[in-house]
Amino acid sequence: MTLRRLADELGLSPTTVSRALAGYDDVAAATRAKVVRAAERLGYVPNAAAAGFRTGRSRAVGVVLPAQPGHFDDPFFLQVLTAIGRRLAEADFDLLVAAAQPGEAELKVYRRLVDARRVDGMIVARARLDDERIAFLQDRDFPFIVHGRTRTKRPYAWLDIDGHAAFRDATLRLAAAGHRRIALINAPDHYTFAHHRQAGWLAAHAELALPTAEFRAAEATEENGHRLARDLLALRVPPTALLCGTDRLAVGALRAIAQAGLVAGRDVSVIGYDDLPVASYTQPALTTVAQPWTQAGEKLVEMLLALFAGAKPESLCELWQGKLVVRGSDGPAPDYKTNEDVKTTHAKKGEKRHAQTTHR
Amino acid sequence: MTLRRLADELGLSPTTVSRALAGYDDVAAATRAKVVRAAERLGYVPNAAAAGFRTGRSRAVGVVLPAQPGHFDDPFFLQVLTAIGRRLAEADFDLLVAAAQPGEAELKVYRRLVDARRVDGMIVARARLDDERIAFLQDRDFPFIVHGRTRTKRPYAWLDIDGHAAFRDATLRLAAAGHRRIALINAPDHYTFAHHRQAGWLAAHAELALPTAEFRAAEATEENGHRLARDLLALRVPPTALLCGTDRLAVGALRAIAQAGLVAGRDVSVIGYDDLPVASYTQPALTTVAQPWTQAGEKLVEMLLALFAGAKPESLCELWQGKLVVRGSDGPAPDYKTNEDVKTTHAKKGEKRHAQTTHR
DNA sequence: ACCTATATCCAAAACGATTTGGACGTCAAG
DNA sequence: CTTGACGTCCAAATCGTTTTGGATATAGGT
Repeated sequence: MTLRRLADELGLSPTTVSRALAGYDDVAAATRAKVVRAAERLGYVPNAAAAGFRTGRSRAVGVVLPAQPGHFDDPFFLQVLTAIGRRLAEADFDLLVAAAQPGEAELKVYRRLVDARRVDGMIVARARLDDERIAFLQDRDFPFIVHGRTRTKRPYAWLDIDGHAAFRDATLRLAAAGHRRIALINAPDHYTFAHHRQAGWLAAHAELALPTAEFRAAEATEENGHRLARDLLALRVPPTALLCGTDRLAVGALRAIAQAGLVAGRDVSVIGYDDLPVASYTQPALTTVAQPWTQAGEKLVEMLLALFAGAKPESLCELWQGKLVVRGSDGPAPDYKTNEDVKTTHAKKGEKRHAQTTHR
Repeated sequence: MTLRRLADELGLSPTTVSRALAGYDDVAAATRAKVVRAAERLGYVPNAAAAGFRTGRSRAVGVVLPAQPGHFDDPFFLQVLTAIGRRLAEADFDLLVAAAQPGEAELKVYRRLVDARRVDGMIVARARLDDERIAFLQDRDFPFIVHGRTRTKRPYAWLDIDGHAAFRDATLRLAAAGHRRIALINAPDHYTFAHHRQAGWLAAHAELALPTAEFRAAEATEENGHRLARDLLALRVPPTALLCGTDRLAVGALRAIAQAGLVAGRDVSVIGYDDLPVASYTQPALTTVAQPWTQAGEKLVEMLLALFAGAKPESLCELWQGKLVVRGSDGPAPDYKTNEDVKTTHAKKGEKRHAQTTHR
């Protein structure tokens, strides 16, 4: 069913039918009603390609997911995506999701989407500290919103959650509970979010003049969280608290703690970030930083729509605060104890603990 | 940069440039090389709307995510989506993701996508037993692949994992370990996958002539798994094994077990389904059914491409087998014990257990 | 009755790619 | 030399919508 056929059916011109459906006021109310009814009855839906061709706008917005495993398979990202899709649908936009390996291929996908005008705007997820994607979009003067932040002098629109404040607060909280060795297990710091969380942790250390603490980074998977926590707990003087850059890392850390025969929340405190659904159901339940994912997704769309409407990118920058959700995985610092002490007491129980240098 | 401008630049006709880039063999090799080089240099990318308009094909494939929270926020689904996107990109297709509440709105989205020719084909996720979306696509004779199965006489293309076999096997395994009361905590059975898993559990019961067992269903969230497991453990004669329709339910169940002062894998066995990343890092690690998500995503795309190439839907049906990954959450059945026994023994320990009728 | 303003409708052009149906040379075979 | 085949290129039509710039009719004011 095309516009022409619908027009013939009604004995009207395509022009009038088009304008009736688009809601112009140079169409009599009675005519419009007839047109709308007929369109409904005959199931007329304007051909998207033709409309987009004529108007030069695709009514679609793009998001590129890094195709690497272990990156974006965070449940929260699907939630953000769903929120974006839903809010976009309300505004009569579709969501185009492309998958690409970070690097060369990723940029090529951006080029294709933008230069082919497949989308009217982009949402850039998981910004990096130095982000060629953002530079590309700025060069093209293409509308885009960044979820997160990046390092650039040129203005751009972004929405981010204040990971610096969240991890500074979390660190201060742990310190107030008596912890002196608060290790950080983080995602690689070329991700801006990881960089900020680390900076917050460092800032708290500086404020309290705490001694330098241990720091490890790897892609945010449970496996890496497990491995890095195991390494940290095997140190001669292990940390009493593990601040984890994401909940997935924290979940791995919790398991490492249990396997070391320790109790999270008592022997070792753990704080995560994301408040994944699983965080309420770990043993003990995870203290973590909650972010309003759904609202963030919706806000990203609203900012992009504002950009479409002519808003300046530099006027669209928002920093939201996360919220610490206290559950059972953190608590007061235990008595000062090194692994050498532990080894001595538990020696005959055959503890399998990574042997460290035994000098002194 | 348009085709015309590129043609003028080269002193060729748009026809020749178009055919050179499309790889037709009525263009001299030398000419083609020149054209390709110039296109590269000037950054020419064909306008997607114009090309789609002319050819009548959009080179996009649609997936509709139910926008309800607690449904699709399974990490595995993002992995499937990523795999679909990546494989689609290899074939020069884009992925259009729409979000809609199941029901009326969902069907409207399908109608818009299909009738506006916004996509060339659809992938239907999480099939339901009676699925109006599938009926709609069949009516329209529109190319689509179903991830899962549905109940219909008309042929359609699908890829599914054999949940019946997986849960039959899991139940037999538990029974072989001495379990006699194997409860099922499942997703609602209007989801075909849940229906099949339940059927497998029932089949094993029938084969072994086990007494009828407890069965509970709710949306597959940790919270529901937790609640339902708590209820089941509070029965006068509680089950010794919990078969969980998804890992998210299982994660909730594990917590309920721990909170009841029991040990999963010893007092109560738990088996899940999905092999989420978290399954290796619960305490104890979860015995569960692994599915090849990434391969499934890729296969879905390949089937859809086959459909585009003219294959008959009835020739594109595949049932894959899941694989039981044995970890620590299941084990031999404990000695027969009712909650009344427990109550008697632990009475003075002040166990908070939901009191049941105390007749007999 | 005439003019103007307003309400309603429409013909035709335009968007940028692909494809159809040749045109024009060149070369080999007859 | 003629003919047919082939290799290479192109003019023009086409897809379905939106928009521009009127056309026509009606009503109201003088």
